[in-house]
This record gives sequence, C-alpha cells and structure tokens, in this order.
Amino acid sequence: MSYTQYTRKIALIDCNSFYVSCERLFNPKIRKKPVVVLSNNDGCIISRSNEAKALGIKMGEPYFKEKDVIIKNNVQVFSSNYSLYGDISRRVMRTLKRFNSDIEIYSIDEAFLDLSNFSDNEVQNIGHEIRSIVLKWTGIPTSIGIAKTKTLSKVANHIAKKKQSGVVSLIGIKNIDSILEKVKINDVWGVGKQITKFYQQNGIYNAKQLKNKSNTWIKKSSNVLSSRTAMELKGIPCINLETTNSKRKSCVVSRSFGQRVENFQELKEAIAGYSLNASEKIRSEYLVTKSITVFIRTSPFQNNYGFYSNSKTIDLPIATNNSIEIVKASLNALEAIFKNGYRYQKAGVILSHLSDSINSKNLFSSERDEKINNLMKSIDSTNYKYGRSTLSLASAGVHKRWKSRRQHYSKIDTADFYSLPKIKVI
DNA sequence: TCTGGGGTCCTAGGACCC
DNA sequence: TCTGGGGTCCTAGGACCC
Repeated sequence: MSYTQYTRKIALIDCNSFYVSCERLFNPKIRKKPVVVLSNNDGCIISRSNEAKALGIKMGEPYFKEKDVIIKNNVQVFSSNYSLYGDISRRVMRTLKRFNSDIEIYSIDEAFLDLSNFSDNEVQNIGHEIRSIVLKWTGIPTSIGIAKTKTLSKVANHIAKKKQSGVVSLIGIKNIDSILEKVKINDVWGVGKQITKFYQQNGIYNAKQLKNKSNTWIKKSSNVLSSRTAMELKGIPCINLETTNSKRKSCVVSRSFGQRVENFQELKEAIAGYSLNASEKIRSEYLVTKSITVFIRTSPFQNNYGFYSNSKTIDLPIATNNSIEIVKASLNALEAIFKNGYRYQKAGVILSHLSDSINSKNLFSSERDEKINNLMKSIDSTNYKYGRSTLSLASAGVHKRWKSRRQHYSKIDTADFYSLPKIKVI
C-alpha cells in the first residue's frame, strides 16, 4: 500500500443555485429561464439561476432595486419556501451519506465529505459519481471540490462552479500556486470584507500571496482564524471535519414586518408569536433556555423617521422550554424597551445558554412541571399534525397585519398531500 | 413604498479575587 | 505622600459563514 492511500481528502459538495433548483424541480417550465428566489418578506434576492446571473442581477440585492431588470427580462420570481428547501436538503444529504457517513452538513446546501479512503487516482472519478447520483436521485445539480484541507476544497469548489464537468480535484497536483494565483483574496473562505481591506492594504490580492505570507506576521497583525486559513491554503489541516452533530447554543426567531408597526399591542403579538416558535423549536431538540433576549428596531435605511434600536435580556432562575414562561419573560423584556412614536421594522427573540433538557430536572421540579410538559407535548403534536399555530396563546394575536410579505410563494409543500404537484390523467 | 434570517467563534476589556 | 500584579471568568460586540 502506498502512502498516498492515506492522504487526507476532503470533498465539498455544494448545490448549484439551491433554492432556484428546488423551485425548478416541481416546475419544469422554468428550467432554462432566468429565475430568482427572494428572502423573507420578499426583501432581497438570495438565489439566482445562471440565466439571472448573466443579466447582472446581484446576490443579496434588494428586490425593488432589480425590479426593472426583472420585469424587462421576464425573470421568474419566487418567495422563499423553507419547508420545501429543508426537505430537499435532507434528501441530498441522505444520498451523500451513502458514500461515507463521515459527513459534515455545513449548511442547507453544502456538505464536507471525507474521501480519504479512496486513493489519489480514484478520487476524481468518485467526485463525478457522487455528482451524477445526487442529480439522478434528487434532481439537484451540484459542484464538487476535492482537496487536502477544507479551505482548499472550498477553492476547488469555487473553480468547479465555473466548469461544465462540475468536479475539480486538487489532489496529486504538486504545485497549486498557479491555481491559487487566480483566486481573489475576498473569495477565500474565512476572508470577509474587513480582512480583505486589510490584506489589500498590505499588498495581498490573491490566495497565493496569502499562502506565502509568514505565519507570524498574520497572527500578529490579525488573529488565529486568519492564520488557520493561511495554513490550510498551504495544505496543512487546521479545521477539522465536524461529523458529530453537536447541539446548538442559541435559537433566534426574528422577522421584518410586512408593514411598519407602531402599535404596542401589535408588537406584543409579534413577540409572543416569535417566542412560541422559538420555544417549539428548542423543545423539538430537547433543549432548555436560561436566557431570553428581545430586540426591536426601526429601519436602518430610512432615517427621516428617526432610528431606534434596543434589546433587553432576561436571565431565568431556572432553565425552561415552557412556552408560557418564555412568552411572559419576552413580553416583560419588550415592555422595558418599547418606545412610543417609532415605526418599527423588525423584531426578534433570541434564546441563549441552551442546554440539554434531559438533565434539567432540579430541586424545584414538581408534579406541576410534569403537567406543563405534557401540555407542551400535546400542543407540539397537534401543531405538527394540523399545521403550526393551530394551537397558540391568545397573546400571539389573530389579525397579524404585520405579517411578512410573501407575494410570489410557489405553495409547494412536499410534506402536504394537498399541495403535491397535480398530474392530469386522460 | 419596498433593504432577510440564523448561526458560530474570537477577543478585548471589565469584574472580581488573592 | 506613597495605592501592585497576576490570574480567571464572563460578556458584548465584531467578524465571519451560508
């Protein structure tokens, strides 16, 4: 057996224009057309088909700014449908797991896969195989980058996106400097806006230049994260594959309002609703929270009405996942920060200091707690069966004038029988 | 008129202790 | 009159990611 058999090989599998691809699955008519998917509240463009990219529509751009181009070119527009994307994502990840269970699900449309078991010569072909199986089984096109470190597999993936074949491996290439030279510094994973600016001031414009910079200089003038990035570009692994699904540490539910909210009562309803959603989320993951933060703010883009942003955190004496307690604490927090006379644009609830609910029994646990737990369980299962907010608290309100906009919703729900695509049998 | 949502990690600096 | 130094822990805010 040769040594190369054991070199570390990490593949990064990234779904192409993921949300757009999901919408296309159930709507063949838009396959070759320019398509975009909007963020919550139909605010920004967060996924674009290649045809839409070719029109110059930018990632993250506000929808209203691109509206002219969109109408002129008959671009298909969709509001985001996260239950659909989540479902398709799970299918993709399940497919990937068949190649190796050592997988890190990095985001809804990305996963790192350990391919160290394959030889240097095999690995490129394995990449092609993964790509074609995922496409065949889920209908989702992917790009795959393979290299010795996660950061380099990101680089490989970046290049693969522009290639017809969709697969790029840097394994077995002796000197990758000529490749890294073509990768702009801000396209390197872990190098954001701020560090890009700093690097450019110091004459570093591409990945090769960063790779060849002395580690002591980077550590001294930036931080350990930057030095890890540079080491990884050299091919020295510093970022491990996180294959165990560790529990989350915080849980956020926040929304922009469909229309500005000035009324305290309406704000209370929104906060109560977000608190309920957050409580349900942590219960489903067997977690309890010890700290509840509520924030509200006006639009940062419209200063003519005056800007106000504030938050308040309440620490609980005993960790909980009880909706009633969480809503109560949130409303107290809101009361402390609400100011009359502002047009609020966004509000949210953050549960933090989360821990396992299994170990959360304490001196003060009682029979009453048991009853409340059972009540929460039956609320959750009812809402799971009949749709969220079938059972709610009165404080969450019923009118919800402030609800997010969702004008271009495709209404596809792969978990709902009645929204399955219809086929006419003649 | 209209500008998303949900995470993680690191670090500087304050609080506190001896 | 003269008011240390070193260690730990915690938190808010910043930077990054998708």
